[in-house]
Amino acid sequence: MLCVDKMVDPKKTPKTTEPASPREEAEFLASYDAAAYPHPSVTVDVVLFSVSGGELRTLVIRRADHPFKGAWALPGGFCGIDESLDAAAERVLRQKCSLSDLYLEQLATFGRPGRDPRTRVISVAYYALVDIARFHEHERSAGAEVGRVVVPWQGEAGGMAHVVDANNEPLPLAFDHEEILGAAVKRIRGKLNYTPIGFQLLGERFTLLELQQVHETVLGHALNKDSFRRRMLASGELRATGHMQSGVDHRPAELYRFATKSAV
Amino acid sequence: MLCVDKMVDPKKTPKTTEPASPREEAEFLASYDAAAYPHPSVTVDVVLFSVSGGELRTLVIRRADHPFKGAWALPGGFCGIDESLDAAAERVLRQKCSLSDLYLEQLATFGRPGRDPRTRVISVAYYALVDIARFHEHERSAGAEVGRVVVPWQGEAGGMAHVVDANNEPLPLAFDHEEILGAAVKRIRGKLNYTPIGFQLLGERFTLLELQQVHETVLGHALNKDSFRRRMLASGELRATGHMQSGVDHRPAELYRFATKSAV
DNA sequence: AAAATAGTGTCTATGAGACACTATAGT
DNA sequence: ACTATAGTGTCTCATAGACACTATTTT
Repeated sequence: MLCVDKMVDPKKTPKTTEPASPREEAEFLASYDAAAYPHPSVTVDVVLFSVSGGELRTLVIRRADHPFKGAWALPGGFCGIDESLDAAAERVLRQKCSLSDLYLEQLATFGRPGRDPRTRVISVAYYALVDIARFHEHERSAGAEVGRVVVPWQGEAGGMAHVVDANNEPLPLAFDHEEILGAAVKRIRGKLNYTPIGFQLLGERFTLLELQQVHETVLGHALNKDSFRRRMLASGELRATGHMQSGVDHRPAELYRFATKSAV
Repeated sequence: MLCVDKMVDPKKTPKTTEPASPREEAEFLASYDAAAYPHPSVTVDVVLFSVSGGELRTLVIRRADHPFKGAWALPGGFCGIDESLDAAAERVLRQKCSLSDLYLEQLATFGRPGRDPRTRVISVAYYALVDIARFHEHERSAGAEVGRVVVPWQGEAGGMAHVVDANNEPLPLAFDHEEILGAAVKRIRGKLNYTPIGFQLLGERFTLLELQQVHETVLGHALNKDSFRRRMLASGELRATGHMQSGVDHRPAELYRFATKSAV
């Protein structure tokens, strides 16, 4: 951002810098005092989505400490002072979920004062997509659990989303993480309609029906089979592999792959 | 230069939702050390859009100091330690643009290390829309100029956007503000296709042609008159006022208003 | 043969673009 | 009367939904 010496802080009286004589840049930089104002903490939180069994799933981690001890939280961590936001999100996925090279995109930033009762924490939220095979491939950090996402609203209306375990018992989320989760669901529902992010939730090869079921799970409603097939094939994002499904007790479908995944 | 954030411990003992023994919680809070890591600065920057004369316009402020002295910057400022991000963006609009009650929405957060040469600064970018009448209504902060936005890409391809003055002379932007501006243009182009944000750029009453011209300016290409009219009337977002244009040298058009602007 | 899903062809409804035509203000 | 834009009606084309029908595998 901008001119530090011009800023108006609502809380503190800014230390006045002497603007009298024009300085050289080096002198200005040396005089710059970043400690003049209290800075918030900046964290990244990642909503890691996958789809399996016709359900949207996400990973949450049980909090071992206060605040919200015993509640569940999105994987997250502080952004290092020399670390980019994207790099911090990738590091969180690596350290807490043992996953890398995922589809990862910034979602929004949540900074309501009081969202963390300890101190001012501004969280830059990301969402990531992973196919279910890789989702179960690695060990997680301690206390991690894959829950089912419950979305109490239709379409892209927006609102909070909740997480339940395999027995449909609620996994209450800490901080404003149910709000972040809801925003992430809203985002991927919107993106699904005009970008090919559905492929990220499937393995290298998949049938059109599997792709349709992923879309239906994310969107929360059924889709027309015929038009879905036509729309996908017309999108140019799919390549037929020439291979067929096997081991199914019905006519096997052709396997497709995402056009850019191996179009190097 | 490193940020030496001397922010000390959390203010008060929070009452969390989790029942816990006082002793346990006190121990935790004592061990929590917010000063253990250097914190970045957090700012908000606002892309203020308006449309006039068939051009997309934005407000930039000339930098009086290093770094990027003499370059132009988006209006911005630090987020106060007890101030929400939205409130900080509203304050920036009030202080630097003398405007309030605008359509304002968070865009994205930009945090590449080195984007500010002084210290680590993470900027939460917003965009705001204002009709051209209000845009010219008030005094600005010193050095503010309304420039024309030049978008060197089509549709929602994305990329940087530039600003030029009335003589088409470039107004080079400081920091990564051309990237932020480009992201803001991409966002409003996308939103225009499925939400009625175009109304925010017009006054209380407007003709369908004026609305179409706003859309064409934002999108950067011409629209079909017939289908635009049908689409807008079918959207349910418009209400006919019963009043007509006057003082034009052709058949006057009916004036419409945004359905929710006074439907309270 | 039966069951189950894959995949194709075709009809219809809807919405956008194109274009023609009429209407109404100012000059 | 002339001009410029407002506003309506209609034709065409592209796309989505619906539905019928055939194809191919396992049991």
